[in-house]
Amino acid sequence: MGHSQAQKQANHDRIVEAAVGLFRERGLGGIGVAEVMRAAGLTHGGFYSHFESRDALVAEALAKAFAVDERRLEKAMAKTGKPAKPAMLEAYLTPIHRDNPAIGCTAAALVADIARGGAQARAIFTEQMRRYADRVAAVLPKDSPTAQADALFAFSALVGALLIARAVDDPALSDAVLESARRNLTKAIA
Amino acid sequence: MGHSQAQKQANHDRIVEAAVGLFRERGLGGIGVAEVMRAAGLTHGGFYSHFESRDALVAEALAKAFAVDERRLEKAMAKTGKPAKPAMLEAYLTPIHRDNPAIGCTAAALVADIARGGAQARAIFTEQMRRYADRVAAVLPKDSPTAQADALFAFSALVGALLIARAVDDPALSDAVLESARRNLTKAIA
DNA sequence: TGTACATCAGTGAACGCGCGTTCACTGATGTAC
DNA sequence: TGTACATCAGTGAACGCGCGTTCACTGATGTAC
Repeated sequence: MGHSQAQKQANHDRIVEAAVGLFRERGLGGIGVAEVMRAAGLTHGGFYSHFESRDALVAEALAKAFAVDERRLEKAMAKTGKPAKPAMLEAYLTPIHRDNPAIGCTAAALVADIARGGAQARAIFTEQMRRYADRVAAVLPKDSPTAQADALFAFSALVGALLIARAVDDPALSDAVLESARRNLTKAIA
Repeated sequence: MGHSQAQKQANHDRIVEAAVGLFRERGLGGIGVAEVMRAAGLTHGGFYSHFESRDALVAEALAKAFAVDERRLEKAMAKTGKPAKPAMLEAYLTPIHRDNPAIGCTAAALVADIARGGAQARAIFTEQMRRYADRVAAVLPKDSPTAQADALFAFSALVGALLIARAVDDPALSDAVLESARRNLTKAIA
């Protein structure tokens, strides 16, 4: 097995992408180095020519995951313009989103792990919350003094509802949680 | 070291109580059998004369934790009567609550772990969500068809805000998350 | 009531296993001539 | 342009460690007489 600079970069990206999905699905502590490498089509021994430690992978995967989420939000906001928010709620509070954490909202999947995690993870998360609040506030009426706070509240409710919907094992009750958040948030925002 | 039936029961209770706090603080996977036993003043070898497995402890601790939370909610509701909710929000969305997960809301501390956990944990959580929704709905206007759903929404927002406040490492932003949830929920409920 | 015995909660050593990490080795890549 | 060599990404075995679990042992408890 040889190597090339391009190959290495491609493998590195595949490792991080695999980690993003697996971390979102099973939590920051729920997946090992070996399985991430296997998911990327490599063996575990090579891990340390890409990352200094498992923690370094966690940090890089978190940054990547939030970057992806942000790009998604950006697109959604650009597409629908000002009244985009109801549509965003629809997309967020969905059985599909609930049932596919691996490709879903990173914050919802990992807040609890981040709260218990290292300083680096919390710093990345905090930065992301700021960026999110600013981005959403920019779309709201400019003179609203509570725009950023309101954005934070809406996001809190989204995250909480999605998490509870994921933990509940009765589909009907789970759907009801999503539905009630959809209704209440649409009302509050419109 | 001898034993007595009363001693055993007392030790059992101490193990479960220690587990409740430690699980809420570090997550369902964040603490080992040995450390729980140490926190209860025992050695790890005796664990299996109290529980069939670590999973059994998790289940028992979860049930206990939710029972405690429910009793607390009950008292708060009995004390203040109908307009108790603003006061409950005040107590929930507080830096003190945010900074002391070990004695705080079980659902907020462990939703994510429960969502990824076993069938037993999810069943206990689901049952608890139902009880919570019923209990709160009973206090709302009787003819409201969305009372239970509204209770679920409020709880979703509480949990989400508390979790995000815990993950954010900037105290000012963290306080802002709590504050904005307090304001928005009080408005929505009053 | 007092004595002999069985029970079993609790102890501490030991087990197997999975994990993060290290290491000697390999062979294609990229470079020096 | 072609050849010899150094580099280093990737492999797979091995390491130490912590974890859940097991086990032989202990001694106070509770019971049988």
